[in-house]
Amino acid sequence: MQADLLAIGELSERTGVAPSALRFYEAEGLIHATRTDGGQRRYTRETLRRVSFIRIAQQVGLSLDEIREALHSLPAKRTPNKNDWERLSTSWRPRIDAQLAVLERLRDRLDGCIGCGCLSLQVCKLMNPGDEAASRGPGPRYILGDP
Amino acid sequence: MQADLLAIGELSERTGVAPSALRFYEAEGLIHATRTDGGQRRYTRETLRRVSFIRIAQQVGLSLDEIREALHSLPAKRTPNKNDWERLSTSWRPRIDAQLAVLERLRDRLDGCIGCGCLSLQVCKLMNPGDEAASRGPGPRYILGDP
DNA sequence: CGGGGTATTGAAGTTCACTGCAAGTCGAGG
DNA sequence: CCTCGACTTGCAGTGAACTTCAATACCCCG
Repeated sequence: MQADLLAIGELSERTGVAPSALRFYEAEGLIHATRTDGGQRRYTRETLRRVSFIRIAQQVGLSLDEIREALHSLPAKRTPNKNDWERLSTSWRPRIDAQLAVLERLRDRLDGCIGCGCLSLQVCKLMNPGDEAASRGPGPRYILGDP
Repeated sequence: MQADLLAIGELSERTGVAPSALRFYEAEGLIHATRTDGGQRRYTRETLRRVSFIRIAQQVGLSLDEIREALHSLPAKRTPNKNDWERLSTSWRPRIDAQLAVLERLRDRLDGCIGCGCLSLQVCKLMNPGDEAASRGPGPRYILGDP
């Protein structure tokens, strides 16, 4: 195994993604491979970046559908460059910020709630929305993201 | 529909959880219902709190298995009080903090990465661990939580 | 007491992101 | 050339958390 093409096992080891997952990604149109005469997959080095991108995007909370769409927006006929990747990852920023905001609110509300004991009190606005906040709609909405 | 017992539709509306999910929770041992003579479920008001607890715990990232275990640790023969619920929700705190830490690291690393353009460079430690950080193991591990 | 909105059941289906398997083929080092 | 580990395929299965379905039964209001 030399030069610039990777077999599936090699790509798997270097990305930490199982071969079965790589085949699955290909079937889903997320990555692409050329074939040897014998029919084995060979990946370009660029695929390392694509696969890492996929894993990180998953961390950010994107579904494979969304990731496929994002990858689809990359230029098809040249190797994606710095700006191409930057555009995609920049678009994650609001998403990460939003996730952080939700978690912080959850943490803060929970702290307050623990302090006041309202997790157990019937009047608690956090836990008992049906009694106190039913007009805003159902669910424990104070904690689940309502301002 | 009066007094202190809720039909499944009412519990559903007040918690924002579908009746099918409530039946599922019961089958999974997360909540409990008494029955009318005709066989319909009737829930006590306390169930509102249990269901809200379940939804919030899910937000925190617990599986239903873990939630069942937590609920199981509540006193069986009296209505859970402030301390009971407080104990459970306090145990979430480290979990939330850990999630926040992961997200913050992801955001900061991504910012740095966008600045230096490494999302597209072969030498990038974030995206190209196989070339630069293979000794630490596979995967885009700098971003995925390794210190 | 009648009507219709609400509830019952169990089993099967759904989505997501893979994983596992069997039976056979490839390809690089010796 | 031989060998043996790596690779191929399609399809079925996994697990989490529900949802859907169909046929039937209930129960509150007027």
